[in-house]
Amino acid sequence: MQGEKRSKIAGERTAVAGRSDADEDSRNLVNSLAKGLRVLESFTAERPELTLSEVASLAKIDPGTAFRMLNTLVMAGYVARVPDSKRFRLTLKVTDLGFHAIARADLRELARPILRSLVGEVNEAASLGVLDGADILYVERVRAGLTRIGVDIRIGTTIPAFWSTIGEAMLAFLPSAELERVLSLKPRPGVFPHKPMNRSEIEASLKNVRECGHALRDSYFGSGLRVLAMPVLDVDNYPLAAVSVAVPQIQMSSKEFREHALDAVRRATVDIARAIQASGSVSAIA
Amino acid sequence: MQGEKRSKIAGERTAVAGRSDADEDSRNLVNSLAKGLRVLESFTAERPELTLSEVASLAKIDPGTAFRMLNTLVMAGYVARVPDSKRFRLTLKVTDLGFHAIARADLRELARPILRSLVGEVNEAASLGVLDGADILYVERVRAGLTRIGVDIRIGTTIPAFWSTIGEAMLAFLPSAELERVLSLKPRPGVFPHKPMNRSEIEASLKNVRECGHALRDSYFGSGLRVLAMPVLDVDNYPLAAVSVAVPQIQMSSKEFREHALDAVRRATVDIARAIQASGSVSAIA
DNA sequence: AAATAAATTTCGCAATCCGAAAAATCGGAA
DNA sequence: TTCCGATTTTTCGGATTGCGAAATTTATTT
Repeated sequence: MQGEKRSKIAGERTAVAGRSDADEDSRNLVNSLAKGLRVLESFTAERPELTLSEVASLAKIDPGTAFRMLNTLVMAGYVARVPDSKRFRLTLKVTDLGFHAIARADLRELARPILRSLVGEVNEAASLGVLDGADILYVERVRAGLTRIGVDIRIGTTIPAFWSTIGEAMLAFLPSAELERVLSLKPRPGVFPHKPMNRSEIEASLKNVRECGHALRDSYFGSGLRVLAMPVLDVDNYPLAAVSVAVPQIQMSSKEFREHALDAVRRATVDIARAIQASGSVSAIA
Repeated sequence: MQGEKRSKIAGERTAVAGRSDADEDSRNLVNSLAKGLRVLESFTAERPELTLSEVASLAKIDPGTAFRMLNTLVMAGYVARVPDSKRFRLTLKVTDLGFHAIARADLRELARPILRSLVGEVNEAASLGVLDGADILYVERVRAGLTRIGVDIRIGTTIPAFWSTIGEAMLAFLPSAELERVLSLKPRPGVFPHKPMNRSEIEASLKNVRECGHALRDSYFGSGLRVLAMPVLDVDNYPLAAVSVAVPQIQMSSKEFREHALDAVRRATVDIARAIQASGSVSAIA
């Protein structure tokens, strides 16, 4: 079909409107590179070693092609033949590529593009916070614009954990022993609008968050913002950090907000979890 | 030999005998995949963002080709365009490949909860490493929290075995023939703080570790950490892996550290050894 | 030993990829 | 602003090279 189009000379490209899009996309791509990447992707943690025919069927390519692809990857050092078997496996050279993706970047840099993807049309701001003693430390924050928002949180600010929506999201997923320890710590001094809640209020609130998987409420700081926060969980469901987004209370109801933001925030937390796992620890504030 | 056969059947492509080797190599390779990999490799820690023309010159390919390669990588999700600029950068998806390359997901999973039990009030971090050639590969690592700790080791990192405390713990329990073989191998390149020790120093150090049953020393990496490591031995006393824990040097002396951590670490190594035996998965990487 | 399955190689066709060069776009400098 | 230079993006023809089917070799099983 592409052959036809080509022979028709360059005039009629958009004759068939429906097709021109797909063709246009594929025009500037390299198919064999895409196939080679599919070969790499067919190796997983569960299936770290594969035979030629397994690769062929997983990557949906002809065995002959798979053979050539694997040979190329072996040449390049990304794949090795397992001795005394017909199987292949990824080498550690592949991990070098990954490190280049994240090297030198601290948690803030890794999180910033992800947070940026959360603010836009509706969301005013997105933040990333971590637990530091009894407080939440704001590690990164991205705002939609410089306009609006009176009271704002700066990077480096600390707020007692259970006055922060981010804090709620994290505390709710802490193992109970850890939670006890954190609640027994004394928050840093500062001027805050509310008096501390009593223990049973905290329990009830955290239970609710744990069940929903997120915390959602109006800001305690009189900024007129509605805030939704979700924890960044590691593979064992331990909270490493939490992400929040905010919209003006007048702009949408809690229900609308949740419907609108929840999936995007969840995706962001997964991305950040991956970034943290991949990069190991990085000092929160450089 | 294959060249002969070929020329009998298929005409004169191999007329010039000298060339047949080169032809033979390239016959089963896919050139555009190799070029695409060079594109990925042109991103490094020092140059995490590149323009099209930089990629083209670094990967030694035509700008037009580089454009198509980058488009393909963007499609596949391994590269992203940096907003508001003409630059490209690797995405975190690249790190996924790396994790698939790290051997035995099950080993990590069974070790993680055990490592987690080692970190807490005093210990900053606990790690599990295996021998990979002449290097130690960090397979899993659990930290106390995201704050604190400057320099840290990522999962997937490799360090020449005798610069790593985990390495000392493993080498000390290797059969002497194996030890010879490992010491004769060349570690992966990298920037490391110390020059290699000479042979007699290594001997003395390993002898000491063998007698104590553990390795204990200050990190060579200037992180201000004190590290204690013990091997995970199978039923034949062959070292399958090693566990380490770390505390800040200022927090306690070596003596206190040993008294505090030794039993817990020993229990952890025994647990991991048992778990490995139970799950049947034994072999490290060749 | 035979049969079956998998891996590797062959081979011809043409689709695809390449490179050069044109076109479009961006970024400064004047 | 307008112009110029550099970079990115698209075009295009041609031949390279990658593709798939089938043949051959190798291994695995019955």
